[in-house]
Amino acid sequence: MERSKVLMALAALAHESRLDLVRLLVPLGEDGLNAGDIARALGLSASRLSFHLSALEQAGLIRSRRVSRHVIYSADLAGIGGTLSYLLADCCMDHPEVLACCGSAARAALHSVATGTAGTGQPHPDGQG
Amino acid sequence: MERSKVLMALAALAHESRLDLVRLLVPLGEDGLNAGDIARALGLSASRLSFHLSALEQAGLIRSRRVSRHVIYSADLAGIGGTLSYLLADCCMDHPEVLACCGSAARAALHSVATGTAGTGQPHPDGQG
DNA sequence: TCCATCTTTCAACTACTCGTGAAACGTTGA
DNA sequence: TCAACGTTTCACGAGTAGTTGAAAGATGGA
Repeated sequence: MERSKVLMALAALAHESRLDLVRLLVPLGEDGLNAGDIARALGLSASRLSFHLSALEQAGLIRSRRVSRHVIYSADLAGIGGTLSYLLADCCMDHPEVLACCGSAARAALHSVATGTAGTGQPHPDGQG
Repeated sequence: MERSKVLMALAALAHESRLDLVRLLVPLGEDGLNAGDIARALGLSASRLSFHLSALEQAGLIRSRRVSRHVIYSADLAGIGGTLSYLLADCCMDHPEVLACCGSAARAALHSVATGTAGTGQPHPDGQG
């Protein structure tokens, strides 16, 4: 992933409402949520939400599609994962002490890799079992 | 890790010079580097560097210690790891598709956990155990 | 076509961040 | 004490992000 893209993603994530937004959308997967429902869920005005959604979409962290009069937003899991991967691998050179802090996440990752559950769209089966 | 701390860390990382700084310091571990050498390495003015270092230290991503007339800066691996862990676990709920993007990093993490190579310096104080 | 609904864009303002250069501070050695 | 060095702080100006409310654009149903 490009460095400039990562910087955009970090800047986009460095805002309370936008972090909430990602947190809201990730578990919903491809289904996503329309702008109006997101605004209600997060207590944001329509214009402010649109501003934040635009920032996240430009940063490659979410995607949008039009369905009837609604615009559905969903998390771009590859974009989010790519950003984190850059930080872990390219920036921290997979430093063991940094990775150790992500231990449970790492275990879940390996599980998903091993069982091929990644990309099925379903939430993590046993998380940090 | 606190949410506000994560937001500070993300804002701190969302700047080219500061991302370079972390990238420079992580491989050096506890040894770190003094401010003057960092300034030369990154081509920054002393005042600019001091500003950026302060932002990173406030965000809990680096640490400083005075040695004679030098100030040595080193990466706070637990702080960096904690930030990434928050994003992976609390924000993305360990979503398998996100974790899959960090596959190699995850493998390395598991390896370090399994072999106990993590904590080359000292065990991370506030990481998740 | 008209109206209601959903979403985005715009203008204006405030507040913050960034970068520069000068000055101040703390430490070391003579 | 003094001078030299390493680092931080300050004041200033420029640029950018964030918020708000109103208006505009897009869509669907009557």
